[in-house]
Amino acid sequence: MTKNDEFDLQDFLPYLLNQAAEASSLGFQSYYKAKYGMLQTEWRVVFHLGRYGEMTAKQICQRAQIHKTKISRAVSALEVKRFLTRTEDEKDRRQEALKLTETGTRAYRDLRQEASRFDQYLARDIPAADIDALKRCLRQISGLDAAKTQP
Amino acid sequence: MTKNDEFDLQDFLPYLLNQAAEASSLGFQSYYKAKYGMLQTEWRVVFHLGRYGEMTAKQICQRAQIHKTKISRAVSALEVKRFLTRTEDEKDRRQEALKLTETGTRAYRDLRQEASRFDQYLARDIPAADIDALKRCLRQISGLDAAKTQP
DNA sequence: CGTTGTTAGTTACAAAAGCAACTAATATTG
DNA sequence: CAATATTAGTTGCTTTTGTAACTAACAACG
Repeated sequence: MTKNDEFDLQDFLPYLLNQAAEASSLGFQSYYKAKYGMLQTEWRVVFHLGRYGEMTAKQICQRAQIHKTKISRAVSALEVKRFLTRTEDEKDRRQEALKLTETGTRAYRDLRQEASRFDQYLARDIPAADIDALKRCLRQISGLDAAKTQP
Repeated sequence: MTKNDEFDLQDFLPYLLNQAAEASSLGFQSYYKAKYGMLQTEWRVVFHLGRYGEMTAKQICQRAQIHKTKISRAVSALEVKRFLTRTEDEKDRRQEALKLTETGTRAYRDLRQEASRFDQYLARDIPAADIDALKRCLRQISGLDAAKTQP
């Protein structure tokens, strides 16, 4: 056996990432859950539509890297709650344009602001340089669909 | 509204953390799932027992910050698969000491090594200084049980 | 055109997570 | 020492996720 007897869970990136992700998600969840009864995927869909305007479900899937069934269910739920409307595309009737309603837009604006504040709160006593490094690393690790295979 | 119109999902820590956590977990899952048929919580329990020796379920809950029902189910599953044994405590018959079997220990050693390698792989082209900052940040963010409340 | 292949989105079913209520044992307190 | 409160761990039930199979529309190719 190689000499990694000292290797600890606290050093294992997937573990640390999960812990941090869970902690921070839990923290922000309270906003969209309590205020608008949304689930995480729903809030993300709202964010995408609010931030980038009208989109199809497929486009959100690609941008957010969320599976289409999750998106599908989130969209249905958001439609029921009147946060968005769907419009069938004239040229290609398979796809539908998703758009926030007035209510949806208001929720988006509110949540975006809460998100921004929460983000600053999370970073409150971490040096700015570290936060930069952190975000850079996270973006890189996220874009690793090739990671399923061996080094 | 404050001037944060440029605030993007890609800047939002909980989002980035989730994406990175998901990507990296998926990557490592293949090892313990394919080789030992374990779920994430099961692998974590194994890791704790292998790393820190005999423990009770409660102790694992606290160390790993995993809910007791999840641990309970993972322990049952691991017992069925003969990766660990339970021994009722003589002095306090509510709690039971969990201990890896021979098989469990072998699996632990193997997975620990895979984990160490996977960890290096994840960090493969990120500067060491950034990785340090990353891990420091993650540990700090994780320890924020107070984050549920407002800034 | 019609047959085959793709694509957007949905649905059905199975696995897993979350939560609350429960059991059994120990601690506390009057 | 009896009544009450706590603690370790489990179980049952509901919500959420993952996977695969499905529908409907379009594309391509003979």
